[in-house]
Amino acid sequence: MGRAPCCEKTGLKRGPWTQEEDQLLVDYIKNHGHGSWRSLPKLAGLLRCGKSCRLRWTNYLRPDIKRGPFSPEEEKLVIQLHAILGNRWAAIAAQIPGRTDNEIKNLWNTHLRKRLLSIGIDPQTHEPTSISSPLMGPLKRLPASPSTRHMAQWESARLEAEARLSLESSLLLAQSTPLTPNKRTNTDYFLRIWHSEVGNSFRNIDIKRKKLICSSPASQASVSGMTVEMGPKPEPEQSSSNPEPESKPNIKDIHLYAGYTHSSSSDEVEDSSDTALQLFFDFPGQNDMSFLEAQV
DNA sequence: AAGGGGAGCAACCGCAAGCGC
DNA sequence: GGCGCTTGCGGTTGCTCCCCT
Repeated sequence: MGRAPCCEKTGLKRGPWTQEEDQLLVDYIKNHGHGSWRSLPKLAGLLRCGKSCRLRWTNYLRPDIKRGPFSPEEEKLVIQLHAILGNRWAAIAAQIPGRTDNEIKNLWNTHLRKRLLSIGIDPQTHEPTSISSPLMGPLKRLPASPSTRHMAQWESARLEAEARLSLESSLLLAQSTPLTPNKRTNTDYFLRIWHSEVGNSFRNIDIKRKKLICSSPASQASVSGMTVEMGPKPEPEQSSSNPEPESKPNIKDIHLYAGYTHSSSSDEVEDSSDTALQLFFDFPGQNDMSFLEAQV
């Protein structure tokens, strides 16, 4: 048995919406709100599936939608967010006011993906296509712009941490071995940063993943099996006298965790977790995709 | 001028999570 | 806990327009 259709298919109109249908939908939602999408078409006098109505409203008729071409800044933002969030269009759209997930998905598939490919960047990994790269590896070698490196490193570190947590939590469950706080690993350290307001800026929409990490026993306990050289830092152990669950992360620590140090001090970003977003969006002022081309 | 092909975009489809019963 | 309904999401399709030959 297949799935039951979301609505009665027979007698329902499909295809492009007419102005009259749009007007009916807008008028109804303005007066009553959308309520249950399933019952909306009947109440609004539309011969459409509720799903179709919802899609039409969210992607086209909603008053807060900004229509028209994407600005270069928006395109950059989409690329940056895609590097962090992947193909999670709704999450990306949530960071770009007035743009819908469908719009961003179309932009990506029709413009940005091709543009990245044309300059030799894998649109999925956001790394140069010519270089095969385990986590972090190529980032140390490439003369990328600092901000691009931040993004890639941040995401790579997060993915690595999650992968490790997945493995380690299962090991922990198997061994039930207590761990001492001073055996904190960089995975653990990264996760604390990730759980701080810095990471929060990027994952506030990522509820599911957040739950996975935060609820994992391994995210609370330290894990062993990985020795790290974190440079002069990390000494961020929670002292019992400190009521704050997590101290503010030092941006430099993120760099250190990510496994590289800047050759030029001018690259270094000043400590400010408030400007975490800026960290990711501090692209140089060049037009178009030159900031990416610099990676290749 | 006509038609073939590609690009862009709106809409559809199917899956999965959330939620209430 | 199981089940069914609703909603949200991402992938895909198909239509329309435009450009090139």
